Amino acid sequence: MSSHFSPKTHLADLFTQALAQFPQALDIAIELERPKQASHGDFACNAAMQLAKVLKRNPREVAQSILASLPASAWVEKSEIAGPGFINVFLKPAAWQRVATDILREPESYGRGDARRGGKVQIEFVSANPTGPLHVGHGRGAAFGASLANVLTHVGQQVYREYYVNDAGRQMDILALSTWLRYLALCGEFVPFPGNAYQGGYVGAMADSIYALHAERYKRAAAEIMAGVPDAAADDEAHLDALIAKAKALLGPDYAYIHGHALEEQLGDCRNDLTEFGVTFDKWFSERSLHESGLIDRAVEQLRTHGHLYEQDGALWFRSTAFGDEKDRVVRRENGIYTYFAADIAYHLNKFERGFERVVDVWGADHHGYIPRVKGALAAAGVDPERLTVALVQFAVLYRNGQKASMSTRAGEYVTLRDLRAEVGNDAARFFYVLRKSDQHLDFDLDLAKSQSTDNPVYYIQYAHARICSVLAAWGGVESDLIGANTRLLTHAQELALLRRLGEFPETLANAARDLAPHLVAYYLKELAADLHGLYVACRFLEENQELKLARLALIAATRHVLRAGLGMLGVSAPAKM
RNA sequence: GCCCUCGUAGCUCAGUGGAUAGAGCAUCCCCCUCCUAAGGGGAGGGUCGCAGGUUCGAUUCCUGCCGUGGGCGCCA
Repeated sequence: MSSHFSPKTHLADLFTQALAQFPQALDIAIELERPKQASHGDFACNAAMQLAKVLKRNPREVAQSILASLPASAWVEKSEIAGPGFINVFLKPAAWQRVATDILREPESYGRGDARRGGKVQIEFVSANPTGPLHVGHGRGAAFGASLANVLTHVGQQVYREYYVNDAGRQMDILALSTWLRYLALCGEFVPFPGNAYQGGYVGAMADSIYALHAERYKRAAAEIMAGVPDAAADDEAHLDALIAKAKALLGPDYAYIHGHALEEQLGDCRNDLTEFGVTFDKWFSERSLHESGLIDRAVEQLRTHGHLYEQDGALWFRSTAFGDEKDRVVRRENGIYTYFAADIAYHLNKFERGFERVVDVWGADHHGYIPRVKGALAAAGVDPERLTVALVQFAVLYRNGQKASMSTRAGEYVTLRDLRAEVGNDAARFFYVLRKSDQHLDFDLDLAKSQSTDNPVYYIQYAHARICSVLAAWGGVESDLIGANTRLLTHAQELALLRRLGEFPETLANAARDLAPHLVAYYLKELAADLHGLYVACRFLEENQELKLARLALIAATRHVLRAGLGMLGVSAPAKM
């Protein structure tokens, strides 16, 4: 629970009292919004217009009744009826002026909200196959998920970050095979490398390390491997699967070593990459563990006892159409092996069994068709599907010199997250990734991200922070001495604008948390920085007048806290000097 | 074909069931004897894709159409 004064919460209380005379008001969405125009006051309430509908009365008349019973407040200058029936409230400057010292008194918890719904929430993101380096698409999911998790944490929710490791499927087998084939070449055994195997240089690097460690221990004859394998030209997927089967058969228990080595290498690389990017997880959840622990068997049994499964063509199907899906889905193949979907059902049921009240999955937008079946499975198992929210993240397209720097997934020649971080830096990458709504296609301008100019929003915001640091350093005092500053002296238009902006921070965070929209924080920070720069030009801080000086320093010190908090949530540094 | 997403200023994008729809860039004009000009002020620029519907009020919600991107595996 935050002890900070909130003008909006205060007004909401007043209106709740005034609306007690209308029982109908309970069913109506009463909004207190910040009008676009200053002449419409600090807050506008639409209650009268909403009530007029159900009461079948004139909205301005209803507004009159509400206004008459609105309790008096020391913070309200005046309230008036305007337009079709808005109640516009004008606050006294004191309501905003106190915000600055209020923040300084308890900076860490500013924006915390009342956390009344601070339940346990799990957020699963990235979850890329550990079959190669992360690319720029994964980077967006990482930046989005990490920022969102930070926002949710800041508003008081108990957030648990998780990465689902797809260590059980065919893709991992393909990686293991690819590594082995490269290794065999080092041993002088040449099996034609399939075009649909993993082509990236990192595969060869893993083969090198295995050869360095174990020499020819895993060598098998090429002729033996190729024997009976169908021609790639006829069916390249069948060809690949046959090679995987051969690898497993010929290597026996040694296959697990190759597979495990590849997994460890790639997962480790991925973890390092993300850690450097400021993205960390509480748990890396293994898909294979679901198979081994029997959780999949249990989940499937659960669906079966509820009568949602049937057998057809030798496979086991989930009747997902009963829950709004387009078609039914296979959970266990004809060959007896569970599908990826079966594991995902078990995983999602497990999430809720672990006590998370709410689960957020961050997926690439190309997986949107997958949502109905997962929600369907939850519903079939008796879990309210509303407790799962899937946030879709669209692809990012890089632009350099105004040209698309397109990433081709073919031949492993895609732009990696590491490349991007090396080129523009972590700060710019983190910020640009969340500068768009997540479900919006992102044009990532590499030149702008790199430019150290006013055009670059990252530098613009960081510069505001550095400017404040510079002024406070020149002053040389201790911040805690500013808590007692007389903020009533902050009457300049730029000062009030900045104060109001600081007052918006809790609402911005609440909205960002509600809508799973960290980009709102990025936009807020741009506006906050603009207000700071505006004030910087308009007023001197290191004033002759001691009282005014302290008041202004209190204002910018408070601003510094909010800038730091916001940038911190987005994973962007707040340098003291630039 | 079916499903999802998006369509807002020249460009890149915010925004909202409300009052005169915003920002940055680009274009034009202006501001440093002063705490960082990596800054600030001003001007021009719009049929919120099109057409219906719901509503006191729609750019926002619903339907259709057009356009963008994506998805429609016993892959993961």
